[in-house]
Amino acid sequence: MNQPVARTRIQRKNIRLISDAALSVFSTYGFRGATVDQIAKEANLSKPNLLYYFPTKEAIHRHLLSTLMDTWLDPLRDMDPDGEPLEEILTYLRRKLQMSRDHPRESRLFANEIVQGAPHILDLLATDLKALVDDKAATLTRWMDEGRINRTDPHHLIFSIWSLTQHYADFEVQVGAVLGPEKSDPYPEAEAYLTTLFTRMLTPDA
Amino acid sequence: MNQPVARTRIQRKNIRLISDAALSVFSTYGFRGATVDQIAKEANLSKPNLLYYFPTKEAIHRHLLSTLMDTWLDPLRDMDPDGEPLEEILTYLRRKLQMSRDHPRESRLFANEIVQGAPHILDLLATDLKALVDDKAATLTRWMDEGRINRTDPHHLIFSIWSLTQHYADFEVQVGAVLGPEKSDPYPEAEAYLTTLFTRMLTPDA
DNA sequence: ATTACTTTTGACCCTTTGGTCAAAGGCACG
DNA sequence: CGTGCCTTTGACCAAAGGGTCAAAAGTAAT
Repeated sequence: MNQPVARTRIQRKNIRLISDAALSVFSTYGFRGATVDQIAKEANLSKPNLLYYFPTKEAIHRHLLSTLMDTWLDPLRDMDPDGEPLEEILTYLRRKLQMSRDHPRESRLFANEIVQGAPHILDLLATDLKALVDDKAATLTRWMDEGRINRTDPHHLIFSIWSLTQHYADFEVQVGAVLGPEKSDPYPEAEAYLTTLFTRMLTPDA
Repeated sequence: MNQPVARTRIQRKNIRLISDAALSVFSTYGFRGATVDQIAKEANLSKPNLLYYFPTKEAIHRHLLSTLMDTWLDPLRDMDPDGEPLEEILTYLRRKLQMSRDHPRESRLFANEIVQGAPHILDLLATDLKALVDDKAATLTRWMDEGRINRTDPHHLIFSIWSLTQHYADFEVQVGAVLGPEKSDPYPEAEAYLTTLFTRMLTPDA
């Protein structure tokens, strides 16, 4: 049961429950700040019962991170080298923003992990993530060479998409506090703003 | 000693030591993930000795947050309503980026606090911070009305400056991992990239 | 050198935490 | 319905955590 390959119906159900509870707790308190009791309570299981499915607190955390990593990077992977450059970039931007809106806990899970030095996934960042980013940066560079988008640093372009979109999930309470209680959903304006931003920056000077 | 008003030389020295150690520890592990023992060790003090200066773990955290909050907002406060718009914005951007470079732990302290729901400063965000941002947003709006910068959402413009600059401190390890070990200091490129970005977005169409 | 005060410490306490274990309680299938 | 496996639990443990306290060790000013 070290790597929970769900066999039975009950296992599937409980692993789903635990994952969801753990996502809430880890994303709110970080790895060290989260407690197994808290996750168990959130999942409506006793602690020993939870530990029957995952041997340690670390195993739950690892399970979450590795499960989510792929999903998280799908939008970037899907950026098509043969597509229309600005459209591809804006699609990536919008999908990423959508993920912040629909999966803020996942975003905060990663944010916690990385702010705290990424102790559990540093190797993945330096290998898989770097490879993917370098690949996409090459595509961006080619688009710039072809004059189809304005020239800028491709890596920092990608960083900027990450930071701008994830901000709305990771700093949700701050955005909410600053905009005030009357503005409950900032995403429509955010999408308009970011679309304008990248369009103005990237559209080649006529 | 509840609010450490340093009287003696020794107090000043130790409160400085403790603050610095606590900044390191809290910014790396968040409030709940940090331990008093760890802070004490980092400060080269015994735990009881540390607790002689601050009565509780929370008091240390509170002390840090309130001390740093002002410093953190100074660059925005300094944005001059009577200055040249683009120049004022770019200056703000650069000062904010400089703070990420020079004070990454402070940035991560806030990042941890806010990602985790800002339990200790939510009221400040909704009052002081909101007031400041609303004020500066009004200035930005006026500049747009006067046609001196392109029209966009002023609040989201400010959010974008925050997210883009803080990203380099808060996600430092990710930036480092993606850029690889040969690119040790990303800040020069970051500044160039962000300057281009905001210049292209905000310079009024001729 | 004495006195009055500040600073430091070792020992200690109670609670929380991650994790174990043996036994009890379900569930499914022949 | 009985057998064998899966699931759940209460009791328990050792370590770590936040915090206390009384006594020892400075410090400074007379």
